[in-house]
Amino acid sequence: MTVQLQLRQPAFRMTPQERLLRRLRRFGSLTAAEADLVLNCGPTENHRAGAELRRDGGAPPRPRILASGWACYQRVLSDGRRQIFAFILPGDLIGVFQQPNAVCLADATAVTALETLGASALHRALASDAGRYPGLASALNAMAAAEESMLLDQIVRLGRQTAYERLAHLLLELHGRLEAAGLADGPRFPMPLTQETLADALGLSIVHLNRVLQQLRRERVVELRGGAVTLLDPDYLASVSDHHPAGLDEHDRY
Amino acid sequence: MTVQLQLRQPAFRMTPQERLLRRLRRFGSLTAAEADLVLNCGPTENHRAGAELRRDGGAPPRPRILASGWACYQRVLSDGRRQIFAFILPGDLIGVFQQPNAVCLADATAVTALETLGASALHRALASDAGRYPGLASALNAMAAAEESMLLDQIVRLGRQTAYERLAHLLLELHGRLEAAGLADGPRFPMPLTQETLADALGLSIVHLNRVLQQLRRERVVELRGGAVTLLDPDYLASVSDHHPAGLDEHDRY
DNA sequence: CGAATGCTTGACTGCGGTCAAACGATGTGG
DNA sequence: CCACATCGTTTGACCGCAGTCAAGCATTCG
Repeated sequence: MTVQLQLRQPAFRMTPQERLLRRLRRFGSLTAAEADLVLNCGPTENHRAGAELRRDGGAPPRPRILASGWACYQRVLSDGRRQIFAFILPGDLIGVFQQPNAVCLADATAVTALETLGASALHRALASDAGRYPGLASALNAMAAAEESMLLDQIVRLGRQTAYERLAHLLLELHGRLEAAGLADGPRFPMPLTQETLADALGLSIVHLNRVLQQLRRERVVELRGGAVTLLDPDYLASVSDHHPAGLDEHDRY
Repeated sequence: MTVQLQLRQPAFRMTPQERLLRRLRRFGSLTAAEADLVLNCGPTENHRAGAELRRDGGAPPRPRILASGWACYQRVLSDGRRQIFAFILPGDLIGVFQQPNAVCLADATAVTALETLGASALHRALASDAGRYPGLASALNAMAAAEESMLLDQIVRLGRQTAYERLAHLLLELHGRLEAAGLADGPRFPMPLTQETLADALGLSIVHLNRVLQQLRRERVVELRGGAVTLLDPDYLASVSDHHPAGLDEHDRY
């Protein structure tokens, strides 16, 4: 159990920069100079829940790292229907992969209160200085590819999966991402999203989302209480939702 | 009418390279050297309908331009359900924005018989030689952003729109893209997709897709006959489907 | 001319949306 | 400290959009 503490506790004590570094290193090794670039990101900025970090159609904000809290990308139809594309979790990057003169393709909105760090150095490492920091550029590109893959997962969920499958699949995705960031406690992870937010991500009504969640609870497959989810039967969830281990650690396969 | 001929006919006689050049110039001006890079793309490769251009999880193929015919990106679930993410139209690029050492995130499949051209020069212009060809690199990046925006449109369609809205929205998207490539004849454009393929793109069953299509026909809003679509009331289609002019020509707005 | 492929329609079912109400937790002002 | 408002969750009743099953029709092609 001492071993477990040693393995686990450091993850909870990491600074946001260390968290990002941990994630990047899963995609390839970094030199000391590259790691320094990551560790020196800043300064911190605070946003309250509901704050708009960037607006669909607007100019891109300064590149940032999400240090704590959750956010999401979304668009809102003219009649008020909302679709969430993806959740942004601690250690995720905002606007780092974007051209500075481009236009934002979606809103980015704080789901909870959150902190961000400036990440202009990473943006430069990817754009102008890609030659100087090849390991970092490649790790960042792999991270972008993983994000893209999750967008495709989202399309499959919405287009071809039932409500039950969608929820199972999303919970597995969130668990996998939080685990990679050192924010999961075994099968348990924080869940700050309201059912309305989950419904808007999964293309469901609040009422139906709630019913599907009740079913997962009745079947003792998922527990959701006190702002935390526990995956009681991850294998079952993966098989019903056709979940694949995610592009988070593709390099492991080679 | 002579004027009309002069305006329109050239588009139908363009080589694939000229078609791509036309599209890229909508995103920013190119130097003569950059245009040459585009015009010298090749050689041609032929594929029959149904051919797999690349496989989900496999190594990325050589960068290519689609010269003629239609293709699509898709994933297939283990039980056979298929979800199409996007259609690839003439002038679109395949694998140009991808890291060479990455893994494909989806299958690319030929929907019709098609021709492709080698586009390694474009890939280099974006990766290693971005400094030498800034105009081209920026136009290519804008094209990638437009593709990304269409992926987000797809998510909104699947998550928050009815079958009727989805079909209307997709038809407008296809029309806009083909028009930008010089492949539309006013409100009319070729439609080589079967209803099954459309259904797999829109997350619907074949039967329901057919019913929604019948409705659009009865209402005299869309005509679909002989492998061609005519948008009889584009404004109505745009308003019911909440369609926005697309990221195809964002630079016009500034 | 038969077989395959794609389109169309009918009948029925069911997943998921809508409307409505009640409940619990949290917060706030009198 | 309680009255009350707000927000999120839960449940019931009902409905309708879209899926399934099945059959028939139209084209194309070998």
